Amino acid sequence: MADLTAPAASDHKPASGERAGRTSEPIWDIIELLFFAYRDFVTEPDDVLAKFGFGRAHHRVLHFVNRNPGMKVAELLDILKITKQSLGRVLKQLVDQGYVVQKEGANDRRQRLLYVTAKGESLAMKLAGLQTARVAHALAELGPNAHEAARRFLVTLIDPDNRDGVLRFIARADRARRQRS
Amino acid sequence: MADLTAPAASDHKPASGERAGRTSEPIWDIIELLFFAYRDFVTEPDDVLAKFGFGRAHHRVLHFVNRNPGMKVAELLDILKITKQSLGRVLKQLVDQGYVVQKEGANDRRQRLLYVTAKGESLAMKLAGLQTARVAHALAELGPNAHEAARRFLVTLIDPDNRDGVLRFIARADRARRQRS
DNA sequence: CAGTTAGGTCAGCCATGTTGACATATTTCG
DNA sequence: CGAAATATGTCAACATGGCTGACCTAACTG
Repeated sequence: MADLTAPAASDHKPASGERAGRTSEPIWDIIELLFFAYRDFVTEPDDVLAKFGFGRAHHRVLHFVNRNPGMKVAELLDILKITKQSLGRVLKQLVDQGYVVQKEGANDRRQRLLYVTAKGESLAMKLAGLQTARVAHALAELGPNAHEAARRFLVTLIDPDNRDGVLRFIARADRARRQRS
Repeated sequence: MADLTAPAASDHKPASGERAGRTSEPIWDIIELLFFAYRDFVTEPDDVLAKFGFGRAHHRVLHFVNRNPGMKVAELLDILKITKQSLGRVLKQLVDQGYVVQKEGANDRRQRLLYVTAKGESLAMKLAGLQTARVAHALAELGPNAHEAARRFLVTLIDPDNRDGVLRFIARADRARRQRS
């Protein structure tokens, strides 16, 4: 690790005076570390999911429904940024196999609000546990403000357009979960 | 942002006394922000690649070959963690269309060392520029030590087994690039 | 009542991952 | 030297999870 941090930190040409990042040297390390980190971040869940006959797409649906019980299909589509046909395929499997249920909306009966079953929650929490263990291990290795630093970094990486929506989603899910527990 | 950071920071139960992260509350925010950040991190490149008739798989190959000219096919497979059949498909297209060339190894004539052409470097740098602009913008919004903090966070997310190899790769590529420029 | 909205579905296509088997050239080693 | 290991390529078949386009029902809204 020491091998890398020293040269890369000293190596970095100051960004000042470079317009729009157009001519500047690429920030290779972060670009590549994002690839490697994300790659390793999803492999453990993938392995577990494979035993259930599920894939990464199922994981995403299950995760967000578990986090936001009663969410609308349209909200989920907006988060995942996929078509309803793609969602429909995996959602149908999750429903058929008893991981997710859909309930008619109370106000708007066109809506099919999404909820995880006990079985679904169990799997969602198992997968979240794997990823949490990895993140917790990383944050523990770093300083006490690492969580805050990581969050801020990741947030600013998100498209400014989506940013507020993402933060609202997370805040809302946190609130709801706090009330239930 | 303030809406999120305050509750999430105060909300976090201390990890002490929880064995193996098994029973602890998942670290929802980082898990989800990684998803959203990565999702947005790849969309711009994806859009550019689509105009060339390429996909994300081509991007990865082009990126790593550009970063490490003369790398062996086996090294690339190890980085991407895909099968040689999967690699072969996209690599063939990149070679056929003049973005990558393969040269016989000087020492070991079985090797087909990989190099980008001028055309390939141009596209690779264009894509790296997009991602760099995003990262640079994020780091500029945060403090001066944000780059270091982000790097350390991402590194510790990587599997400990791969970690050294990844860091060696990045350091080697940095050295090589420094010599060329 | 007409139009919009929420959601579902069928059919087909594409990109990119997989396994398994096999081929060829080259290097390495007993 | 010759056998085995290595680096790479390739064929065939399959799975996952994106996509487009077309079309449907039920329910809400003005």
